[in-house]
Amino acid sequence: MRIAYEQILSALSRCLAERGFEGLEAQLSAIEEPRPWGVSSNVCFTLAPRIAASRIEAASAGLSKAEAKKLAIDLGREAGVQLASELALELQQLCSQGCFPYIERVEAEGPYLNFYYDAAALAHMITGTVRVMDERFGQGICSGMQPGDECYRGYDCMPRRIMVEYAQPNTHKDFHVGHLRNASIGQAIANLLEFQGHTVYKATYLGDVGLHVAKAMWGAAHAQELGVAPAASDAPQDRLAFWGRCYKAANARFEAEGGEAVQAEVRAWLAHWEEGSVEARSQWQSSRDECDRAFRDIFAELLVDFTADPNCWFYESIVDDTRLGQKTAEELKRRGIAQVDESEKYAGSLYVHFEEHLGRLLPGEIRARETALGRELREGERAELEAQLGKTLRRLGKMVILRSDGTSLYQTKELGLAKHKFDLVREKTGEPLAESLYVVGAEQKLYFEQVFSILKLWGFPNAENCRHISYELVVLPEGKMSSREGTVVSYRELKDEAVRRAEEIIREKGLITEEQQIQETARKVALAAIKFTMLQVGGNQQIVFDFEQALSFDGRAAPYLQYAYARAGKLTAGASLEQGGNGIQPTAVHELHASEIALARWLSSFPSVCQTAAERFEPAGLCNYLYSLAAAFSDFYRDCRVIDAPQPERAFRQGLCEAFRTVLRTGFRLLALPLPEAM
RNA sequence: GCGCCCGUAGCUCAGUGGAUAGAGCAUCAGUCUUCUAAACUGAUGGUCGCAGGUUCGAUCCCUGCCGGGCGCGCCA
Repeated sequence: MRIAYEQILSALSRCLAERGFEGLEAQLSAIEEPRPWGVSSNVCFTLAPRIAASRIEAASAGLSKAEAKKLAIDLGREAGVQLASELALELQQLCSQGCFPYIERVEAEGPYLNFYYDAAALAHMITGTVRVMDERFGQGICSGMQPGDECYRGYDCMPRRIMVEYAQPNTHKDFHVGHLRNASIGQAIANLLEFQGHTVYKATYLGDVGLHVAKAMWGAAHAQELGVAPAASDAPQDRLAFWGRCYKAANARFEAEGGEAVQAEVRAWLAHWEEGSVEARSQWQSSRDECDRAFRDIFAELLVDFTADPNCWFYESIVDDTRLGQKTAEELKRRGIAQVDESEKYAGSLYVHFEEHLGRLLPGEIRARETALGRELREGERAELEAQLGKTLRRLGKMVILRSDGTSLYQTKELGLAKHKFDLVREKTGEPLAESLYVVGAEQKLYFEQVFSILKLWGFPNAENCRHISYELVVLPEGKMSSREGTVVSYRELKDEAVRRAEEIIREKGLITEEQQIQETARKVALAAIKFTMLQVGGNQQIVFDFEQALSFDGRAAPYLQYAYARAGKLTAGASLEQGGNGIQPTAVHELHASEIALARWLSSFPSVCQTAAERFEPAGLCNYLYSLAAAFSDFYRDCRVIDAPQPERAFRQGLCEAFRTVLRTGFRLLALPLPEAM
């Protein structure tokens, strides 16, 4: 809420100017509960030492250092308190004249200068605004702006084209809870960026070729002797699970002692595939497509979707077949960025030795720094920057970008695809892609630094706009999950159990009777619950997966929010909201309950929560906010009657409930969580 | 060895350069003839890993240390 901010700030700086403090950048921050609704300035803290300076100097003559310091602190504090009370008095006068919209009183509390809202009026205003804005409430302020327009806040929030790549599962392997975290975070980030007004291309990249596929194919061919259970049915999920079992079993043989024969067969198959053997290709194609279908079903269920035009569903095999990677590697060699390895072991491979290219990167770094500073760098600063860059490049070491046998590595393809993404958007839309984001686990941090650095060396114009959005992994109590060792928690297993438990509770409650609705609701509750578990933890926090905890439907979990939403729905059902006029002007002012004000107060911070979440690429903040919002609703529900309340309370409260539902609905949409109407 | 991330209540996690550090779970005691008890109320529980520094003010920023996770050329 930025109501009255500008008026307050300009009045405040006038008052300060009168006292000889010109050009001060005062700031206002929201006052936190349980204090009343308002904003606060801390200028008196920062100014206090300056005001007291002369007095301190006079008084501290002859005192020891420690004594003088203590005295200075005391005098400073005193001065701060006094300044705050003087300012409060002056500003209160302006406030009484109605200079600050929605501000009711100005008070000093110690050195804090507090501006308190007329809570009732503001609560009416918020409720009405949400009603009018509806699903657009909270949208980025720059959404809808045209290139060239200037954002009045000066933020870098101009709408631009952004590609986000996430949920990159490998075919022929199980989809597990680690993928669930990635897909949940990625989709939420994409939605949040869209809500800020950006054009977002949602991309995924499927690992549908490579050694793991060859292993799975070998496993399927030897399924019987390996004791791999056949697929329970032809359904995509069962087929995917089957391929996962084949992979795991084959891998065990592959890595076992005396596995040379298996290794040879697996590699032979891969070689056939690469040569384009019709048999290998058709085996691969049909199995790949089975996994593909299973993934599409899972994504649909998770409300995860990818851009169809231009098609951002990328296959590793396509990158392979078009030799995008090899072409890139050749190009890098031609430009002298990559060099040929001449060691006996790796003869013929190509690698980039970052440290050797300092001179190539330095001018760009200097330019970037100068742009940021708005001036030229001094000699010393240049040297420092150079030293810094040297250190970074040393840390990056070397990266191999082509195997000695000429086949491509993962990074070879990554380089090719990175460029392709920019080309694709330009070709399709005629507009440049401004940013390319990769939602990938933190274990790949170095890898992406290396890849992006190679892009920079390549002279790729958008290299600095590629960004790794990293998050820590989901691990098991006994350690890292590994499809190879089969130590994963399958997404399907988790989901099935979650749905089963949700259904049980719904049947117990008996509020929903229609069978189809029971199942549909159970699915929505279960999916939201498991996704919320993944989303509410910050990205830099590792998740130690606990099955029971992930399935919790109590407390700080998605069902709590859904439950609040369903309850609120009952209170507004059939209500004629028109009764409250446009809602922005209070129809009649009644004494508001603290819980009503608290709820409106939470509603008011939704826009800034969305903005922060988008800026930080961190959906967890929105999760926490929505939980607090729902908790505020629960308080309101406990304290205030709605349906049987007299007017005008009833109209206002129903409007408040409706506003709560709108914000929660939007929040769920952004987080890609399903939301049942009743439960 | 070097680099990145984490360390906050018994457990899982929020949090912010500012006012008395918060939730959930667990434990204990309560609340359904009153708009859905997947809820609500209360109690218990903290040297914010340790030690310095910057600051009027540090859990937050800086430095060092300790503990845990991850990464560091032919895997993806």
